[in-house]
Amino acid sequence: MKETGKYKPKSQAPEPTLKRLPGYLYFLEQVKEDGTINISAPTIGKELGLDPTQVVKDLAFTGVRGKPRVGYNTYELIHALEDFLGFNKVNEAFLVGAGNLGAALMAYQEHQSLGLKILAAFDVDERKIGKTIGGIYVLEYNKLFSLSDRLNVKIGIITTPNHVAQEVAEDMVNCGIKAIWNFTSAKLGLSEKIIVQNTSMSSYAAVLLRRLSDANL
Amino acid sequence: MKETGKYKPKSQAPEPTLKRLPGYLYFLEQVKEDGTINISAPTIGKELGLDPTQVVKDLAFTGVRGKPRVGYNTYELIHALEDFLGFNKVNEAFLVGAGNLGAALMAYQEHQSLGLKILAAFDVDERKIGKTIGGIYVLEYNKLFSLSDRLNVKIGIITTPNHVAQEVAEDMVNCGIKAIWNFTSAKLGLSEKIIVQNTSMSSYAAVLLRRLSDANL
DNA sequence: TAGATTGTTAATCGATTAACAATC
DNA sequence: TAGATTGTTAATCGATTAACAATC
Repeated sequence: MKETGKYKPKSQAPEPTLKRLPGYLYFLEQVKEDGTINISAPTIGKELGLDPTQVVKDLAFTGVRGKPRVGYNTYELIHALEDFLGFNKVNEAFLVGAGNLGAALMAYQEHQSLGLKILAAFDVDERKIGKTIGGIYVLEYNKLFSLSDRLNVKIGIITTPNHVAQEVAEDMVNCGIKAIWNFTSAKLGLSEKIIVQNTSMSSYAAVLLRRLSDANL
Repeated sequence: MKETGKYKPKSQAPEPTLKRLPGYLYFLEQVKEDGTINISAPTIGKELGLDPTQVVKDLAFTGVRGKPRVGYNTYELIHALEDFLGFNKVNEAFLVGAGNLGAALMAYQEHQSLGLKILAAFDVDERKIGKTIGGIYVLEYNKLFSLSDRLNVKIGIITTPNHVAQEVAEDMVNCGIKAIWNFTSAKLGLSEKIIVQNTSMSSYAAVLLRRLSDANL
């Protein structure tokens, strides 16, 4: 990570921690169903295959304090996690590229409780424009500019072909987007201020396939 | 990572390296288009925002040797990367859960050059069974067992609701699946021998949303 | 040859794990 | 009280980055 130029706040949760937090949340929601009121870090750790100390450290970022001998209050923890992750508020987003993956994300989102709300999708393909997928309209790409004038959307999702990703990203930034969820393989060159979250399926496939090769000696 | 019980082969590429390798591959394919025959680690690094030493180390895992002052042969490197990652051979897979995300992966794959070939998809939903998505048949879930008797498929993809993921994973293992690509939030409890690659959208959303909160001070 | 780049070994950095005192 | 668990500080581990000799 590079110098961002501003003061470092109290403490930002490291990326590995952030990636684990939704796992805790999902597990705790299950646990709550069973009527469990308190749960300890060792118990959580055993179930999720994590070191108990790590669980304690991770959960500390939410601000919730546990009681020795008792553990954490399930309800309080769930609430704090949702709050910390922003899953309980509406996070509005634009999506560009209504192909297979884009369409899936549009349809998928309601099932997820991420608080991500895709307001509209954009595409240049005439056949897609005007359709609605998962209740979300696919608009002509150029409409991105006029719509972002009226709506103050901070999150952009890119599910286009690789070769147009950079251009789309720049357009998004010009439209006031502050964070980009990039599903393409393209490396985006943007201002340091813009938060870019790369999610490339091929990275995961690479790990899986290679590990499989390794296992066969 | 736990003790796996067998000798450690020469050297297994660490996960961060494996995740970066597809990025190199994609970049090199672009570079090849331009007719560039040789490319140096510093050049690659500059383009991809990586330390040149890291590029050298990463590429060393493919077995390709570069020439001082010249760099690496683009064509050779592309080939070695595809080979190392298994992207150039056919990696057969079964998919369970033909919902939104599952359907997307079925339709998506042909665009990707991961060499992943989903032979068939399975679902318990009557409305999905019999359909074909992206040229792949959705079969009755129980057919998984009979089909895996005939086909020697090693890779399973789980895109079901969270609460059935564990059961499906166990069934897959019983069907001879060696590696599971798990898109659910459920933590799978399986034999150490089974390779599990978790890909949870919510982890990425968590990082993105939290970083956005952090940025707003 | 001169100098950029590879390849490798050493130093740094950050995350995970261990140790332990505080506490309910 | 006794003892399990939290919370924090220290040790370990692994990946990234730096240093540098080898080489084309």
